[in-house]
Amino acid sequence: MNLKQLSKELNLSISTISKALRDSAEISAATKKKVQEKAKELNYHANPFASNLRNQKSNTIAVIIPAIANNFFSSAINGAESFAQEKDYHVLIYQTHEALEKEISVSKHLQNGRVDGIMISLSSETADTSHLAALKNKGIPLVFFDRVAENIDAPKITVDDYESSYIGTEHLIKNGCTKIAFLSISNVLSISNNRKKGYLDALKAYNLIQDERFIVDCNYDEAANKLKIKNLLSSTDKPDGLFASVEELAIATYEICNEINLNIPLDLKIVSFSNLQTASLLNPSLTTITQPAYEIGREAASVLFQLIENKEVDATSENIVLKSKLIIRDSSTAKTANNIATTKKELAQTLLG
Amino acid sequence: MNLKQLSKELNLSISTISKALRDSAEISAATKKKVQEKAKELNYHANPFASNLRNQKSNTIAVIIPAIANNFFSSAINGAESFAQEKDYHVLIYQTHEALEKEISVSKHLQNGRVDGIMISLSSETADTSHLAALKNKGIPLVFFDRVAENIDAPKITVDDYESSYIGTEHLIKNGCTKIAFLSISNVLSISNNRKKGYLDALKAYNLIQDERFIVDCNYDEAANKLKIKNLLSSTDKPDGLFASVEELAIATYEICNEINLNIPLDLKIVSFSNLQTASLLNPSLTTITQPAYEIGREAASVLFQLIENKEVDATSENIVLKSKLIIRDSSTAKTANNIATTKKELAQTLLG
DNA sequence: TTGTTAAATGCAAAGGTTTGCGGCAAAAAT
DNA sequence: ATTTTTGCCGCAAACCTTTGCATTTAACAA
Repeated sequence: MNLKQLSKELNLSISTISKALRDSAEISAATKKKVQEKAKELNYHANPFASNLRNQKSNTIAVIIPAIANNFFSSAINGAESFAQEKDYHVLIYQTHEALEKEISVSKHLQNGRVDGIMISLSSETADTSHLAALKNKGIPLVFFDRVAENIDAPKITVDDYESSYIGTEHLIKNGCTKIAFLSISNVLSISNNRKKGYLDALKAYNLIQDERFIVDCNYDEAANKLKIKNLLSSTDKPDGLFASVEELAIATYEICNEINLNIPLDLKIVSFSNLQTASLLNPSLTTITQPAYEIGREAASVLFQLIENKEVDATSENIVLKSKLIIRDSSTAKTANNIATTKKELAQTLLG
Repeated sequence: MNLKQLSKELNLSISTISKALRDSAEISAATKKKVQEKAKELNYHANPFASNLRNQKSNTIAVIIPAIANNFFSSAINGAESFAQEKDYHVLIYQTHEALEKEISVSKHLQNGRVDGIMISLSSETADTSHLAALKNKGIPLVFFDRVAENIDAPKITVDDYESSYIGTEHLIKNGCTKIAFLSISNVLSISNNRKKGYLDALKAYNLIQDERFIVDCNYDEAANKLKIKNLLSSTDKPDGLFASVEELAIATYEICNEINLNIPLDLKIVSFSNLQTASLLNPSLTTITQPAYEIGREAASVLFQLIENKEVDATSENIVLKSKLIIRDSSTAKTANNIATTKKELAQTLLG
């Protein structure tokens, strides 16, 4: 069913039909009604590719992320998709699986106008961003979120990584940690470096020595990460606090502590960036720095639409920094041994009835 | 940069260029090389809409799911997207947020050929599936996964819901439960009913009476669900076992047990369908029926591509039933009070040093 | 009635790609 | 030397929609 067939049905020209359907002022109310009714009756829907071709517009955005099976990113997509659906836009998803190569390949695929705009969160390998600069140079609206390319002039939606890392580290220090490890995801990502800087500055502010051994550069290889963490936690001079810059690393740490019988928080206190819904149900409950993932996605989409519609964005939207929240739970709390023992005894008593 | 401009650059006709780029046998090796090099040099990429229009093919599939911020669905998308990327396909994502209305609206949006095929997992409200039958009648390849429409003749990728529910319930019974509650997500979804049937049949097999009060119909309204669960668990004749048909309901139950001081597994044993990465780290660790979510997504995509490419699918792919796994953890294990108390005491002792 | 204006509709080009077929020249066959 | 074949390339239509502009029709004024 296309315009030509409709035009035959109605004995009107194709252009009249098209204009009627698009509610043009050139068409009389009567024929508009007639046309629209017939279109509905025959279940006519404009061919999107013909429209896109003619209008040079796709009503589609792309979201490029490292991985979708991740609470932060899936929530961000949720936000973006919800916003897009309200605007009658379509959302294409691409995963890079933390590989620069994939990111480049996807970028190339999107150079041809398939989408009206792109939201991206960088892979942890992405140091060189020329493939993204190329997109921007082609005039394709581009918005970064969470993991941003600092050297590209495009709107960036982030959270207060430095501040919250500082506060998270400070929290560990105030709870008695003196040897705090930092698990990093990437040494090229600005976000990772900001988090590291917050951590380092907190150490400095409290006159704690920073041990290079305590900074562990992790990556996408889960097994390798676990090995590194295990080595650290098994060493003689091991840390008494740990700051995980992403949730996956905190989970790995929990598993390792179970394995090698370290008690959290007694032997090791943990704070982690995380969007786990179950953080409070973990054993022990996990102290998290939680990012407003849904809002980040929504905001990024919103700014992207501004860019698409106006071809520019007001200064206040250029760099939006949302606040993340430190949610203090048991994994970082300075209970004394006595406290805990008492609690446990009480519990045991309760259980014995 | 388009074919016309390229043709000017090379002094060749548009059609020659096009054929050269598509490696047609009509074109000599020499000109092919010349054209392809120039195309790369000038960074030419075919306009996808023009190609789609001409070819009546979009190289795009749609994935329609209830919610993306959910471990099962995000893993399934991961599988589908990974497969699609290998095949050079694009993936559009649509969320229904468990609302039939949204599902219908999305279906309508996809009637016009925007995608070559659709993978869908039904919203929990979807009893009437005529909007999906309409898609199928339009000849759009359609594959169901997980939450399927039984009355539509299309490939379905599912897991052994009935069997695993039976086994999960049996496991609770064998661990001493006699009053087992069932938390359902929907009373229209076949998947939910299969799970319920497995539960009921297990009860019957072990001669347990089934109390209607113990079957709780939940939906997308988290607060309402929690209230229902809380009421059940606070009642005088409350259950001693609970089978959650989705992860969210198990989490809600954990939270409620914390609130009203019920001990899991002592007061209440829990088994849940779930794809939580952190199930083993919960307090207590959660016994789960875990579905191969990634594989389901990948398999669904794979069958969808068969359908797209061949317009039909071999009989063995029509209904693929994957196996889920019961992973027994502490939330359902029949520790005696003494056991637990001893353990706790020992722990207390350890902690006291 | 004729001329003027406004309202309604249709014509045709453009957007970029793909492909069947016709054309043309060079090579091969007669 | 003529015909046939083969190899390369270009023409033009088709995919379907949108829109500026021309055309037609109706209405109204003169």
